[in-house]
Order: sequence, then C-alpha cells, then structure tokens
Amino acid sequence: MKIDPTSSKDLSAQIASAIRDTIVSGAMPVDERLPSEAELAEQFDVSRSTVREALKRLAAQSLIRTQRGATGGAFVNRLRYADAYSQQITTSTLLLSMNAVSFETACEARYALERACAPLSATRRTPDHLATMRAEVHRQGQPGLTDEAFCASDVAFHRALVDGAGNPVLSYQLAGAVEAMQPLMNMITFTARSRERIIALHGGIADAIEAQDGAAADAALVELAEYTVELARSVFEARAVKA
Amino acid sequence: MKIDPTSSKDLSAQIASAIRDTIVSGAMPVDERLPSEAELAEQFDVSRSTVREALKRLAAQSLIRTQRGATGGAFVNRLRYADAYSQQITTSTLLLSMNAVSFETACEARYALERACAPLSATRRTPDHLATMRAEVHRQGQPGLTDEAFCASDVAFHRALVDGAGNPVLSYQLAGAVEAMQPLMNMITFTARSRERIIALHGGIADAIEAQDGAAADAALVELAEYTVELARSVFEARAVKA
DNA sequence: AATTTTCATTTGTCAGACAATTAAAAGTCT
DNA sequence: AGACTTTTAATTGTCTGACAAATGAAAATT
Repeated sequence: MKIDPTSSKDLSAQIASAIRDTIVSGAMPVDERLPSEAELAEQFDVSRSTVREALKRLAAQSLIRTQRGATGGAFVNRLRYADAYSQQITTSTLLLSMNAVSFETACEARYALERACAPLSATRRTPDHLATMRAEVHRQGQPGLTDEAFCASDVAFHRALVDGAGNPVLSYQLAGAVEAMQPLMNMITFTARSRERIIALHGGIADAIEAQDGAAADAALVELAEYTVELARSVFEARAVKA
Repeated sequence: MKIDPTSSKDLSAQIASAIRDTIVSGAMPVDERLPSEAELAEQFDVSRSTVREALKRLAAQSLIRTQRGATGGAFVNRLRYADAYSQQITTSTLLLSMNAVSFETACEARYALERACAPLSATRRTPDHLATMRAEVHRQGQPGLTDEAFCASDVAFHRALVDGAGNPVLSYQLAGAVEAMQPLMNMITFTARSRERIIALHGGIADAIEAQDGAAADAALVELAEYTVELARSVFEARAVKA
C-alpha cells in the first residue's frame, strides 16, 4: 500500500483514512485483526510512531480497539449503540455550543424529532418505560431539587419516551437532540411556577402514552414545546432588561 | 495537571479525555491555542509522543486543528456543520452495517424522522429546494441510470426535502438517517416498474411541498415508506427462494 | 520604506530502546 | 499422563533524542 507524500495532509491522517475506508467498505469483518504496528509501518513505508498516531485516530472514533500481548493487536471494533450514543451527544453538544444556534432553532428541532417518536411510543411502550416516566415526573415534584437535577430528570423522562418506541435506531438518532439540549436548558432558572406547569405537561404526556393515544401524546408534546419556547423567551428578555 | 498512573486506560486516552473535558465544558473558547506539545508533555509529566497521540485522538473528533510553524500549535476548532454531518454519516453507516439492524427498523426510523421535517419544509422551503427536488425526480426518470446513481439521486431528493425546513440543527440530525440508508438501498435492484412508482411518489411529495401542504406531504411520505418496505420484503423473499 | 535574510518556535517524522502485558510453548513435578 | 510453573516470543505502551519542514517575527540589507 502506498501513500501520497505530496498531499497536504499529515501522513498519519492519510493512513487513518486508508484504513478507515477499508473498514467502512466492509472489507474487514468485525473482530478481524489488523496487521501489527510494525507490519503496517513497513507496508505504508513510515515509522511506527506515525502508524500509532493513525491508529489512535481510529480508536477515537471507536473503529478499532487495541490489546497488548502476544496475541494482541488492533481489532476492528463492533460499533455499539452505547458508543454511537455518546459520540452523538458530544458532537451535538459541541455543535450547539460553538455555532450560535438560537434556542428556538434547537427547540424546534428537538420537539419535531420527539413528536416523530410519540405515536410509535404510544403503541409500543412497555410498562417499564411508563414506570420510568412516572418516576421522573414524581422526582421533578420533589422540593429542594436543584435546577441541574431537574434538567437531568427532564432528560431521563424524554429518553424514556423515545426509547418507548422500541426502535434502537430511532433512540440513537434522538440521543443528540434530547441530551444536547440539557446544557441549554441549564441556562434557565426555573421558578416554582414554571416547574409546576412543566410537571403537569409531563403528566399529560405520560397519560397519553399510558392510554396508547398517539394523537394525544403528540398534542401534549406540542403544548410542552410551546411553553418551553415561551419560557425561554421570557427568561432571555428579563436578562436583556437587567443587562 | 496530573494523570492517574494506575488507571487501566492508556495515558494518551486519559490525557485526551482531560483536554476534551476542558474544551466541552467551554473553558477554552474557540480558536484558543493549547499549550505546545512540549509544554503539555511537561504538565502531564509524559513524553511528547504520548501527548501527540492524545492530540491526534482529539483531531479525529474535529475538536482541535493543528498548524506548524512559529505561531502554530493546536487550536480549539469550531465544529462546523459539515464536519458534524460527515461524522454522523460515518457513525450511522457503521452502526447499521455492524449491528444486524433489520431493514424495517432502519426504514421506520428514517421515515419517522423525515415526516417530522415535512410540515416545516412545506411551510418554509425556498424555490431552490423545490427546484432541487424537481431536478432529482427528473434525473430519476432518465433511462440507463445505474442503481447506484438512482439511489444517490434519491438521497439528494430527500436531503432537499429535509433542508427545506430551514433548520440546520434538524438537517444535521437527519443526515445519518437519510444518508446511511443508501448502502441498504443499494442492496436492492430496482425494476423499471418500481422506479416508476417511486418517481411518482416523489412527484407527489414535491407537489405537496410546492403547494405548502404539510398534511399532504406527510401522507405522501407515509405512502413512500409503505412502498419501500413492501419492495424490500419482496426483494428479500425472492432472494431467499433462490438461495 | 521595501525587500530579503536570518532566526526561533512549533509540529511532523524517524530511529531505537525498554517496559508491560499476554498467550503460547517448554519444562517440571506428582 | 496430567497439572502446574517457568520461559519465551510477540505486541502494544512509553520514553528519549534527533532532524526535517513550515512559518511568522525579527534583523539586516538595499
């Protein structure tokens, strides 16, 4: 295998791309062992350090895992839902925090996606999902809850709703939308009154899901979306006046 | 800064995590320069190679970029939509190809998410989006089109639909759902008859978007989703019989 | 003042060494 | 023979030192 030495990219980036393409194309099955670092260095005609930097890039994307020892090496990693989840959350969080996305835009995307899950969740949710939703609504009503804890419970509630659809691909796709909103929501200080209203809306959603009424769940989500946007607007306006 | 030497993880992974946390927390603004590799090596009390491996991990996630020269170094990178897009597509493609996800599950997730965009797209689409959709429908009718080209045009059509919603966060979230389906769709050989039907359904969607009729767009998407699943089922059944 | 040259800084790459880990192979004892 | 221990070989992880390449800033020159 050869690498273009006149390219603008680093050698390690080029090698990482070459190996990544091989993996993504499906030419290397899961758990297949890559050649050892020394062999790769020889194949690509670079030093071992350069190969190592390339492998670390791939490891950062969960494409490979490495193991020491006699039968060790780098292996094609099966990308698990959990890994894909956390990658998605990190990426989404950074995207939102670094690109001056308005609260309205993020909110709109989040609730549009969540509404896509609601009818499926109403049909398929297990008692477990319902119990989680109820438990989180109850937790949200506890006195003395910090804003962070309230937001975390909010995320857990919505995740249960999404997971209720019983479609892991959908859950994965929604991970970023649901979880990356938390940092934005944490910017809002909830008054007792607004918490009460949100808890009531959550209760309504849980009722609809329990009744397996997709349309009602959708309507309740719309209400929650509208209230969230309204709440954010009033909070930001209050801050603008103060500043 | 110190690193736990008894941890099971590699030093480079620990250092990457430490720096990543700093960036994600927002403590380092975009375009801020990290300490030089030599300084980081001293701070973490490791060699420069170890620091470099950590930095390559972060670069693989588009969290930093590096530059050579006197005023060079590693800089906190603004995560661009384009970067987030391609990461999402890679991750989604791998997730689908490595986890025995059924065509039905993937399809359900894809169309559920796309339906979430349809009403917004009907309201907000620009003439550009509409023109792209029409152009792709036309391309799909050209004789002699390969299956790959037909699928690529299919993806372009749906991307225009999604982008029509005018919400970049939504477009980002849908990137995986829309694009990662292509490898799955490429497994299907389209007959002339099925292409004709799909083109007609696409035309119907475009009509609804043009008329800014969200409900009609939704209904057309449901039709397309049903036909796609039906098509896949018949193709897979035919293969099972042959084998 | 404009241009060219020099220089210092920083990342990119290489070579070689040793430590740590691990499983297989070889050896040893019962 | 079988169970246990020791040795060995392979492989990744880490360190050190070196040099090349790029690049902006400073110094020198015209």
